[in-house]
Amino acid sequence: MSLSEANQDYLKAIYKLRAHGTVTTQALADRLKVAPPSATAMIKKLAALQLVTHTPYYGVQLTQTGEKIALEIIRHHRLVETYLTEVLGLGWDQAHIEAERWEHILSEEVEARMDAALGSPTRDPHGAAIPTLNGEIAVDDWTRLSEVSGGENLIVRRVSDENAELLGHLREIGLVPGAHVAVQRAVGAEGTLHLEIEGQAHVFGIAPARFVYVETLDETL
Amino acid sequence: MSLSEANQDYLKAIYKLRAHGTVTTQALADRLKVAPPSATAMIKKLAALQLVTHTPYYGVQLTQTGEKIALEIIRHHRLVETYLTEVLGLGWDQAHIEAERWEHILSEEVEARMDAALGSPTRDPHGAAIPTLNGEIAVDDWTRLSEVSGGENLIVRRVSDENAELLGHLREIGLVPGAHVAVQRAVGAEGTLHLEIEGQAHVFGIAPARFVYVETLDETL
DNA sequence: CATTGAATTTAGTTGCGGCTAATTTCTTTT
DNA sequence: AAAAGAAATTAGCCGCAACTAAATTCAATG
Ligand SMILES: [Mn+2]
Ligand SMILES: [Mn+2]
Ligand SMILES: [Mn+2]
Ligand SMILES: [Mn+2]
Repeated sequence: MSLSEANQDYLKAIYKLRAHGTVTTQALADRLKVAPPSATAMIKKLAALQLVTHTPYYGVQLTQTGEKIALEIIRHHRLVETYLTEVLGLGWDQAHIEAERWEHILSEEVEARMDAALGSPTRDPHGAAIPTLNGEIAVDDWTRLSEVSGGENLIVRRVSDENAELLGHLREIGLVPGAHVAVQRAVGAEGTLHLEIEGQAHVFGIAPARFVYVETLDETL
Repeated sequence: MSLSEANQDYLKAIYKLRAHGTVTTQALADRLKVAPPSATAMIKKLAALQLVTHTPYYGVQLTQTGEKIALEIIRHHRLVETYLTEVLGLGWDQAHIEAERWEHILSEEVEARMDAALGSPTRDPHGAAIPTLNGEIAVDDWTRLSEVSGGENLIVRRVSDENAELLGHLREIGLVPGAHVAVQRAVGAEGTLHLEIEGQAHVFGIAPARFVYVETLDETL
């Protein structure tokens, strides 16, 4: 009993939306760019397969089995992303688009070979944790760059890969995992952050800063 | 207008069957393991897309466009096969099975990167020609090992990848592209060939020998 | 507590790529 | 030249995953 590509994409989407509480039909439909009735129909199929539990009119939740499968697909995605950037030299955004397809057809054998070739990485190129073969995944408690107040010394840990365009831009200006960032000041009224990225001054908007996760080194600049 | 995986597999199958003359519905159905009416239905769709010409009750032929697409898929397949064996170390049979899926999702970008990483190979691991980006492919005029009479000195050029099990066995006994083979004698009645593969004596059946293509070095052993 | 509006589900349709059963067409045999 | 047989096509169906339009349910508001 192997799952269709659609099945897998739904499970992955539910997993990613799960942080905001129970996953609503609408949130799922929005994320997958399908009409709400399509999401309802798929939810019922997944519930029949015992991969999710569905409380009609309230929302959907992954079962243990469902979560395990979601994590397996995410592992595939992130390993492929890492492989495509590290070994074949693709750009982050390109690698993400490719991985969206490859994640569904990667065999366990090739997964293992890629993992070995990369030295069993624990993070993908943009800092997201790669689940283990057993379906374990690191939980990060990093801060969003949009939440800092000014004066901090930070290190970038992860940038969200939801937006391909943003991803490309972040890489260009060096806002990548490992980069050191000093926050000069946050101008709330203007919605801007005055940053120093690896010594380079930059003015950055609050909106995209929501997608950059940082760790605070110290607050005494 | 991009073609579905099924569309692509049909075009590839028609291309591979084309050598035996016009491609019949049955041959196509057999190869793709579908029922004849399924093949008829798909043939009509491909004809509507001008990728094949269909003469009802007689058979189907690729158009220029159709052949070009078939060759592109075959290029993908053989590049991936080569990449998986050379770079990731998969076995031939495993690589072939994987390539059957990868061929449909390989982007031009990744295709180019793999091609470069491999040094633009012209042959896949089992000796089949890799079509160029422009859709050109080398025409081989090699002999089947089943056609030799005895006494020849041969060099293996290609082994067919139609049968995964056979492919694995051939590799084991060293009947691979580049191997030197001396034919001691062919016993027609028994359907056996007495070979020396790189110095090692082997008795080989005529049936599998049909899938091994050789070049004759000389006939004066 | 009745009303209203948004979210969700149900009902019914579509395209794709399979299938079986029935029919048609071509070829071979008598 | 008719009949038989094999191959191909047509007719009608199914599961999947999408869609729109209509009905239902829940929550918020007056
Ligand atoms: Mn990603
Ligand atoms: Mn995907
Ligand atoms: Mn092959
Ligand atoms: Mn294929």
